[in-house]
Amino acid sequence: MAAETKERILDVAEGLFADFGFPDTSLRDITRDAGVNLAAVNYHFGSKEALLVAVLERRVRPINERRLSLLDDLERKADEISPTLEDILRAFLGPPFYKQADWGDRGRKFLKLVGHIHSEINEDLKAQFMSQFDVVLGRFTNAIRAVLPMLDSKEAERRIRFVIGSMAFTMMWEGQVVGSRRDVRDPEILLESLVGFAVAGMEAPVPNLIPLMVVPKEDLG
Amino acid sequence: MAAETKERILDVAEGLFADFGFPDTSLRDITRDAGVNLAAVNYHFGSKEALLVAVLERRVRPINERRLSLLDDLERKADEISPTLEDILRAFLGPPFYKQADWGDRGRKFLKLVGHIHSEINEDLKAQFMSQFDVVLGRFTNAIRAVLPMLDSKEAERRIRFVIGSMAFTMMWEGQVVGSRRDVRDPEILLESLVGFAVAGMEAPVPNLIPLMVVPKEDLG
DNA sequence: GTATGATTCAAACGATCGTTTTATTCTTGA
DNA sequence: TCAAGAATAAAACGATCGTTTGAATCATAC
Repeated sequence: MAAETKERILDVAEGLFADFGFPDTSLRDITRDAGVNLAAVNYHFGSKEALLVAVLERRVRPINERRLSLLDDLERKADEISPTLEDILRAFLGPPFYKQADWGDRGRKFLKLVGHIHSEINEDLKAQFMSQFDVVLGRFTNAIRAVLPMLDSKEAERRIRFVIGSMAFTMMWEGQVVGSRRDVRDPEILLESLVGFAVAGMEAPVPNLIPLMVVPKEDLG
Repeated sequence: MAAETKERILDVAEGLFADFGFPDTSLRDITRDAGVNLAAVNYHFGSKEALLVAVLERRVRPINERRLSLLDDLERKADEISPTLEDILRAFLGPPFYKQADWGDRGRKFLKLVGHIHSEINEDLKAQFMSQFDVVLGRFTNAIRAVLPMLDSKEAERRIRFVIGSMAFTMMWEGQVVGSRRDVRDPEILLESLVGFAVAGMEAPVPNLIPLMVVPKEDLG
């Protein structure tokens, strides 16, 4: 029974956190919808915040494992065929969308939630999430920099941040799309669009700045 | 006296909302830091939510006016010189960063706040913010589609969303950068990087999808 | 069958929140 | 100078929240 209760709480919390956000979702909302006692969350998870961590971890872990596994494959074959930027970005951006497709409606809700978590402002929650993410981020940053040697460190970090921003914004947006009939190929179309955008953006020519002093301020923005 | 109180509240609220988020910032925090009475917020603004709207509007309005003004200029000259995609994206992406530079530390805090607002999940707050934004979004969408006729409607919307995601994520990230010495040219460098990325991404080749049935699932991600 | 631990339950606790109330002080124009 | 409205102040209100408590119920191994 315990396992069933825990799973029902996780499922309901995932949906409510995605739809109304962490602060605006009360334990009373969650336990009422899940049909369990109010004290069940604290009993099984310890606290509301620990519940959110459990909700995230349940799905973030397989996504990040898939990302690293795909990157492993690319690096293992690197002696024969060097991975392209597109290979690497596809390994990073693909798993969330394909896992989402596997998970159905729950997956869409989760994608919305995790997209918002990327913008989480609370230090504790952000740290909890980032501790799972920064290993992935570090390895993909190295891989990307290896295929884009013309970018200096700062520029590479900025562009990777642009890509993550595009991904996170798309996740939270798609997760809340409602109304129009869904197509099973939607995640695939979206991913292809995002990969194409990200590859071209990452490969953009390095901007060379005109010395500030000779640019009249009115022309700047 | 009233004007001074209102401004002190706006300044303090801007910083606290940016640092701790709207739900985690109490009116007691704001009024304590501002050195005003607790009831002052409700007296001068009506409610906590109305205070946030006032905080946003004070800076969002000039940013969006500048965006539209720059787009007006481009369209006025369109008979002689057709605006490029870069012109249009620069008109959209530039004002937040240049206004931020004008506003100094307060501007950085505001940028962090407005970046997070792009990801706001609360329906009311989101609607309040979007009502200011969707006029801008509509006009820029049309301008962008005019210079990228090869993109169908859906693909154009997706790519514009990627750009907004990059921008919003960068805003909230840069707003919270701390530690390393700041350079007055930081906003300019950042903008050039973002514009270059966005132009290349928007101009990426249109992805052509392989029919799903012939793609083994294991190869997808 | 019974003892033991795991789980569920109803109820309450203590704290915090946004807001309102009522009184007081300040400002300002006639 | 003084009346009237704007602004500030202290205090309380009602509601909601996460969490805890202690008893009741269930499952399980001996």
